[in-house]
Amino acid sequence: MDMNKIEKKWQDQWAKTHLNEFDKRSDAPKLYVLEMFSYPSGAKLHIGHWYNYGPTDSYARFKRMQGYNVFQPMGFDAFGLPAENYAIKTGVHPKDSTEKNIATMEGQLQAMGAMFDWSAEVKTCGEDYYKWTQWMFLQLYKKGLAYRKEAPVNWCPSCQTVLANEQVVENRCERCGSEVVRKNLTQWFFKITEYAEELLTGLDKLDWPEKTKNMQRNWIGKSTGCEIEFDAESGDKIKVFTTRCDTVFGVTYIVLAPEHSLALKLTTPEQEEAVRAYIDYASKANEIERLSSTREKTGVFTGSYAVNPLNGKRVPIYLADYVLASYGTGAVMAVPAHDERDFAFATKYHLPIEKVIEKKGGETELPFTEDGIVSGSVEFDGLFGEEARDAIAAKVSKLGKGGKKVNYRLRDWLVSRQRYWGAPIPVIHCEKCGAVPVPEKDLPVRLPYDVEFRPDGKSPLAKHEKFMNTVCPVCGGAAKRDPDTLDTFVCSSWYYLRYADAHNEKLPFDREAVDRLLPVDTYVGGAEHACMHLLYARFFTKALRDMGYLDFDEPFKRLVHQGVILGPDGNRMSKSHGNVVSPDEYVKEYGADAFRLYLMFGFSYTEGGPWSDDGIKAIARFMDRVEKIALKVRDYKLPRGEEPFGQEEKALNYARNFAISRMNKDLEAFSFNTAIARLMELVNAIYKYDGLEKKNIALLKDTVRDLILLMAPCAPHFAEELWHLLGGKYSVFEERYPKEDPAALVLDEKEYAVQVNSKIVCKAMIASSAGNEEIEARALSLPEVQEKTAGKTVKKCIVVPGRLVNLIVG
RNA sequence: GCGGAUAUGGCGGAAUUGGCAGACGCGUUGGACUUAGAAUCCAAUGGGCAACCGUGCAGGUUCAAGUCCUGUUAUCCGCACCA
Repeated sequence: MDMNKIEKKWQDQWAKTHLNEFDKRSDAPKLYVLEMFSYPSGAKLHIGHWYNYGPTDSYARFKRMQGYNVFQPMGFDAFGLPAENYAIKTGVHPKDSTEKNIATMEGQLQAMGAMFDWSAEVKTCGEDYYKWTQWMFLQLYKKGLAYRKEAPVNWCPSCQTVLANEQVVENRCERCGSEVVRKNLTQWFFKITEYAEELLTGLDKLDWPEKTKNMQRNWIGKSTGCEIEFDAESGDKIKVFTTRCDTVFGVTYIVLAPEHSLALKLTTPEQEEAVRAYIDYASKANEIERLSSTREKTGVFTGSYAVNPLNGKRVPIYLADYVLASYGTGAVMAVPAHDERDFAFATKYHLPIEKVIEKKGGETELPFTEDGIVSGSVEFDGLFGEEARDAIAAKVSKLGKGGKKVNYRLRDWLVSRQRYWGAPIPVIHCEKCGAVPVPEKDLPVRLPYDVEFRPDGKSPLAKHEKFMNTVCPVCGGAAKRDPDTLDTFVCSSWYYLRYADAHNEKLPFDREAVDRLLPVDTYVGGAEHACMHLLYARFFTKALRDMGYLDFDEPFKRLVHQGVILGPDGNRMSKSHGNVVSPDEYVKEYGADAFRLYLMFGFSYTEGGPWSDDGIKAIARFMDRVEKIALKVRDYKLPRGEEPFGQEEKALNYARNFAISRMNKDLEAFSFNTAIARLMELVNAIYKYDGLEKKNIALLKDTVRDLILLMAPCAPHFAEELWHLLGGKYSVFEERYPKEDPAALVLDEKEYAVQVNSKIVCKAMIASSAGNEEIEARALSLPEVQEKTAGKTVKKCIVVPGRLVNLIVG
């Protein structure tokens, strides 16, 4: 077969007959199968795309043949930094390069033969899309879920620009090499923390990989503890958060993060110089370096003291950057005896260490950080762990100095980007009225084309006079637009909703259309999105639900991560490694179907692994064998009379039904490699049967027919062609996927492994109907068994029906 | 440091969840067809001459362990001073 020609032929035919589109009139149960959309950075599809989309398409086609009304859309996550960096390097405008890349990729995605519903295509950089991304921002703003605050960012003083974390290499600017500093800038945030608890508990009912759910759990990082207020002698109140309030009598000092709002206020004149120097020092360390636990602890004394509300003790107040401003209250009570970090700090700065917890039944070695028996804490002495924490928290609350409190590690989502190639933030800044949202009727806020995006210190849009200057929608006075754009993760947080109603000009999506298709039944994509995209999308869904636009809680019911195909050398494919394998040459030589089959067969889908093309020829041979036998059997004439149905026919029928049964299970489970293996076994069985002198032609024809149907989801063009050649009605995908006949899977007799004292002695065919005693008797009668059991008595006999019999003798 | 995953022939990978380890395929070897090769087809293929030994390593539970338990090593991934 000339696969390239055949593929084109059927692709055209499928498009012409709208075979790939979701059937809006059908009343078959819907099934929304979604692959994470592509980012059009390179011009071509790489192996990763094929690996993500090919096998998943086979799953979608399989479900379609099972009778589901399948919706499988595709689109492009088209905004983003790479296109902008490419523009800075080459001068090609991001819009131009992106559109060109999209056009190429569309062609390639079509050539793959996946049944993408192109009528629902979405491109996030299109005005008709980002208009609604901006609309989303406005709804979140209205709901109080979008707000502005000052936050630290990575700032390169030489380029005069904010850098993304990925652009900071060893605390230096990736581009110019200058040292990056932390700087506070006013930025827009989404209040994802408002949903922390639901994002956490919602995970339990999702059919997602456990690993991914755990990553999200850790990311959200719920921790239950106690907030306690310490009074500073200046009159200020310092709130600290602790999970170990049972150690509160062991507090020997207080630590504030260097960015804490009280840091300078609490500093005494004698300490001022040292404190300012320290704050400056801490601001230079970037976040990643700060968080390194191997880093030696540093800090400075403020000169002030605070009072422990439980024992009235006066303790010094320090600043240290091992305390994070962004977590809890940005201040901690230090208990060096029972916390490793405090212990290290106290040791270095010669601060007192007071033991207030004793190890149960053993020597207490400091720092002792496990639960233990409280001591030196007056009325709480003798209490243990949780019991002690409950009692002390109750006391704290009685004193009016705090109480139990839950904290999350999750932080609000910073969505402002000082970049060009993204959706402009729909906000106008007015001197009189402040930050004013753009009225919905004025959307979209268009991203201008003629912008100087080369970095020279300001947000690219800030230099565009025409864009920036506008009027305040409230007072009508002169005002400026927000010069920032939205993080591209905002665009991808709702695209799966837009697919359902991709061309709606009045709304982001029609409620009815979304109710019809959502949630996504099966979502397939890389594991690298575990804590970003997948969390943000869940947040959007919940927020939209609470605003009344949706009525489900979770966007993705089932989630599957494909593995990663590495370079032949075992490293991640990258230009710098020089190990990039392009799918194109293989597709050209063997065809899309062969390439897809090989990707399915050669790897465990969720594991991936190093690329090797060792087996691709075998796939071509396999397809060849299928074609040959199919055409050969097609030309057999059906005899008039009755056809034989003996042992050989039973065996073939068993192989056929076994393959059917396993294909159904394996495809459902994304176990593509074993599914293809089952097809190969069936082909082998057909060949074997065909080699017989006398054969049942009708059975053989039926079996070949089933083989083509079974294969159709995995090799769609190839199967469609064979189906056509065998006189089948267009399209093979309108046929039902075969279902096994359970009767054909019941064998008259089964092969048993016969063991004596748990060692295999021989094998024996035993009737399926035999009872345990019969099986035991049969086993004992075997000569190999008699040899081993001669002169011994059988103490026990274990029978595993249909598999094994084990005689214990002694 | 914490958390998770993985470890099976020369290779990619299977194993009805505790029941014949190595399905399927690659590779290799032998054979057939061919002037020859390619392609194709047939056969063999975990190791060992054998008794036997074999699922990273050391123990354990069990009639029976790749699978369960304890410990350990290596690799990969995620988080990383979260009080």
